Amino acid sequence: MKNWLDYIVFLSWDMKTLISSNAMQAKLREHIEKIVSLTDDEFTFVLSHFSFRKVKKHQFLIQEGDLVNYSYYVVSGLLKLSHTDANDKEHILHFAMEDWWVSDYKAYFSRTKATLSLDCLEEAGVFCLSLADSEKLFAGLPKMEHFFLKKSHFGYIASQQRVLSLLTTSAKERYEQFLMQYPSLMQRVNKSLIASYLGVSRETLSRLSS
Amino acid sequence: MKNWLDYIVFLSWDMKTLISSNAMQAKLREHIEKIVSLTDDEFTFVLSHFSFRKVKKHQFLIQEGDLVNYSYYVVSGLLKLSHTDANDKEHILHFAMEDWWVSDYKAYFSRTKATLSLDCLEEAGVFCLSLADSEKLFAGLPKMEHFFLKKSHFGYIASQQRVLSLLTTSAKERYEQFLMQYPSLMQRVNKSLIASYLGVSRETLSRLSS
DNA sequence: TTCTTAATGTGACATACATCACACCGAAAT
DNA sequence: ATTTCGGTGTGATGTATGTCACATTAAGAA
Repeated sequence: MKNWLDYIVFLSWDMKTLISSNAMQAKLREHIEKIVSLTDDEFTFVLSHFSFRKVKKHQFLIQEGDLVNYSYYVVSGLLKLSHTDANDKEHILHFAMEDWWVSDYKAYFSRTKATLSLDCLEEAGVFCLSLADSEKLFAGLPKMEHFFLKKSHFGYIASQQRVLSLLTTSAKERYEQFLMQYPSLMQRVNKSLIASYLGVSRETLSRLSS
Repeated sequence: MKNWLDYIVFLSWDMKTLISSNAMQAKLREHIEKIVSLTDDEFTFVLSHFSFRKVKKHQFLIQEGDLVNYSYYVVSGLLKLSHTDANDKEHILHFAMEDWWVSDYKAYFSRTKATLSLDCLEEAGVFCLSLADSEKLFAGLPKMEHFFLKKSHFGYIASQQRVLSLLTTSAKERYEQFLMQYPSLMQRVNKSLIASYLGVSRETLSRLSS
């Protein structure tokens, strides 16, 4: 017996987007309501400030040097936020999966050019929020500012933990931490990328895991 | 011709605290007004949620294992936020000087035990804000939530930059970056601490600077 | 299928950095 | 003045990790 969702494959692209977009909206709402509760009207208002977008593998949402127009909420799929240094080596700040907010926030808030790039590892669905729309959103519904304050706190704390981990632990320990923290990612992304995230060469990572 | 401030030395401790505390309040207000403007009444309201405190060298504001009751705004002096690992090695997350907000935010927001410690390197003046008072403050004056949202964004961005710097650069480059970013700290704090901040041994740091 | 390219493992060697040991100096304590 | 001790520099040596090279396999493209 087949799941009815399988049949969506046969529908037109627009139809697919419409249907899946409803499921996506439910996810966004659920995500927000973990922190602030919303009436239906309020959620409709919130939603009107976002646009939804599908991203294909290898597509860039942000490229270094561009202006950064959006902050992204990832509903599904997988992206990576990274920086490429002068020697063309890529360093990964973090992966972004379901339920993550991601952008080059430095460039986003200061309306300057990106120093990071954000691209897609697995076909993804994201909600996009521009800085101007976020301001309108806060003006019309102040509790959303509270929501983002909490989110920002978590982000800050997570980033600080990462600093600490880079300061205190060896490559091997970081690798083990990573396994614990993101077991699924070991399968989903290639080892070179994980090495770039951990701050070691891919050869070293290979030796660590064997 | 002497500055009138010199004479404060002869006043009683209480009197000194009172007078300096007025100057401190002005600093706090100026700091906040860089982001949101306040009427006199509003500032009085804000201030009523803070307590002011002097901290002496070697005094701890947070010790690992304790509950974290406050977030601190540093008016003057110098503190360090650090973590001591299993091998008794200290790692410095950051120094905190004039105009910085600092705490073990993970423990503060989740009301759990501190994994970081915050102690004083140079006699300091700090404003203390408890989590409960911050909530009251936001309830009474929502624009303060906006203020802290901006602050949190900056903190997050700065922390991300630090991650990037640890991922991309060598000890020598980090040392040079540090010189650029905090020239005054090279004089103010001993080299071992700077080494702990940069994530290298004090011997290596010594060799880098010669 | 066959060809081409990407991902991964592994050896040999180079190097940045840690660790241990000790010397020197200047500031505080006695 | 003498002693003690924290801060700093520096040599000798060890080690984790990077780099380069090449082989193997898996995955896409034609």
